Amino acid sequence: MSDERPFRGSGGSLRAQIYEDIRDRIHRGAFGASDRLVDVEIAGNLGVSRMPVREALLQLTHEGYLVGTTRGFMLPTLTPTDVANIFEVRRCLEPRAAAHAARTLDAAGMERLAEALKDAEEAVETADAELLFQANVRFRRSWLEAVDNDRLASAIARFADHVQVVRLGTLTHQPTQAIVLAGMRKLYDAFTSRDSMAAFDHMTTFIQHAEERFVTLTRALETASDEGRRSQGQSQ
Amino acid sequence: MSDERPFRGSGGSLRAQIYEDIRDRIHRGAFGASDRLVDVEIAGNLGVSRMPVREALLQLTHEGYLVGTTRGFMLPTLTPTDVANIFEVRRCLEPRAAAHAARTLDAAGMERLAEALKDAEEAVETADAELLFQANVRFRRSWLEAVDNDRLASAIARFADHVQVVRLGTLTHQPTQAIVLAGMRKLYDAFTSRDSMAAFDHMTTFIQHAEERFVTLTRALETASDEGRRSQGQSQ
DNA sequence: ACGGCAACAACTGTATACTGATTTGCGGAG
DNA sequence: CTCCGCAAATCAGTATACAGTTGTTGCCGT
Repeated sequence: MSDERPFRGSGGSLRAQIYEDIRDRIHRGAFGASDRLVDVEIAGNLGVSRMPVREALLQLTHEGYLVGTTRGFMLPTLTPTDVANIFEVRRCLEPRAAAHAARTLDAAGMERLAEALKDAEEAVETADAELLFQANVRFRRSWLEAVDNDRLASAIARFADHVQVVRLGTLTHQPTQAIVLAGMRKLYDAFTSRDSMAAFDHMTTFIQHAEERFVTLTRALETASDEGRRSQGQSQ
Repeated sequence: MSDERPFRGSGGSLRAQIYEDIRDRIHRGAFGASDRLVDVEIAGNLGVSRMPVREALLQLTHEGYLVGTTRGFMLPTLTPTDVANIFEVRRCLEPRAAAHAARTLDAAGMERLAEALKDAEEAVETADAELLFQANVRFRRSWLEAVDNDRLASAIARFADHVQVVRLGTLTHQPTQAIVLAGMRKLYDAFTSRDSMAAFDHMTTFIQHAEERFVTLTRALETASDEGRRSQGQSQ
């Protein structure tokens, strides 16, 4: 509060620190769909001027994490088409990247994968959606770090993040949890046995399943809320 | 010079106009590898303040068109690894996008493709590398516009742009020109006959050839310049 | 009560000013 | 002649100030 220093981050520039801070908060679901992110407000909270905050928000907007309006920045509302588009790109990229990772993963990376998988197993046992969500993120991050094609890796990270925002919702359903865990296990086996082709194939089905679950659950959610909205006419 | 108006662009914000302006200039090869883009200087030329220019430069940097240094922004020097990485991503994305386009291209799009192809044929006849370059860009832009997956299309455009900067150099070689033209013809046939699978396959080979030509010619260029650099030790 | 209009407020966008870091270039010592 | 170090310029980063635009609120007329 009365912190003299403007920010506690450790990175290089304020812009970079603020960018990561806001992006992480978006990941954690700290913002609702109706929240407006206003640079001057965030700047006040952080004790800095508008400029670094504004630049961070602009970057997030260009990367698709936010949408800019004439009145603040907001979370994008992903239409089913948007989600389908994102998954199409992921289907193109991630299998090949996984094949890379199967060849280049080192012992440390394998260890992190194992930990993430263990957490995922525990999460499914205790039906802890939040933990499974985190484990899933760490699992992907772990093998993605081993991909030696930086551009491929960062593109994947970006597109995965976009749908990750809504992913948490699908992981609360028990059958989905089992499917995700099974997919992670198969991927893990492919990675540890350095089987590029298996990694490619299992990643393909993993993403297919992720999309299927999303579509199914979203459709269910939509029809449910449609009834409640029936009397209000057009949705916003 | 004594223009009252700060800028002649037509887009929304100054930032967006300047962004496009600089990006186009990068495409046209207006900047050399040793040129430094300095915000205050560009701002002076355009009659605006640093801020919109700075934001445009930052965006270009985040998108990989530039690299930021402590002393101005510069063009990235693509290593062979960089180029290989970019082409790997393109190999993943463009065939599928081409398959899309084969189904969604309308008459107007077909017309633009035909024009671009005609220019390319003329360019090869007259050995006009610049014209072939332009035709190639327009050809891709035309079918890319028909891809209904915006994220896929913009990702492709971005990665294609990155290597396009060095592409011009490869198109001066006659055999490469013939290969490119042949690839465009096959793609055009696939598009006009709405054959998604053929579009997919021909795009795959088209990109493979593009990468091959690049690697070959770059290697030739490198060994040539290596001899001249022999006495200087490490390259910069 | 409801619809339109006007004044207001809340933002983004742009401009200007300042600061700190880093490179560059010059000068002196070895 | 070379190498070290210091001074000065340059430029990114950040802060503050101003302008322009749009959504919002409240009032007035119907």
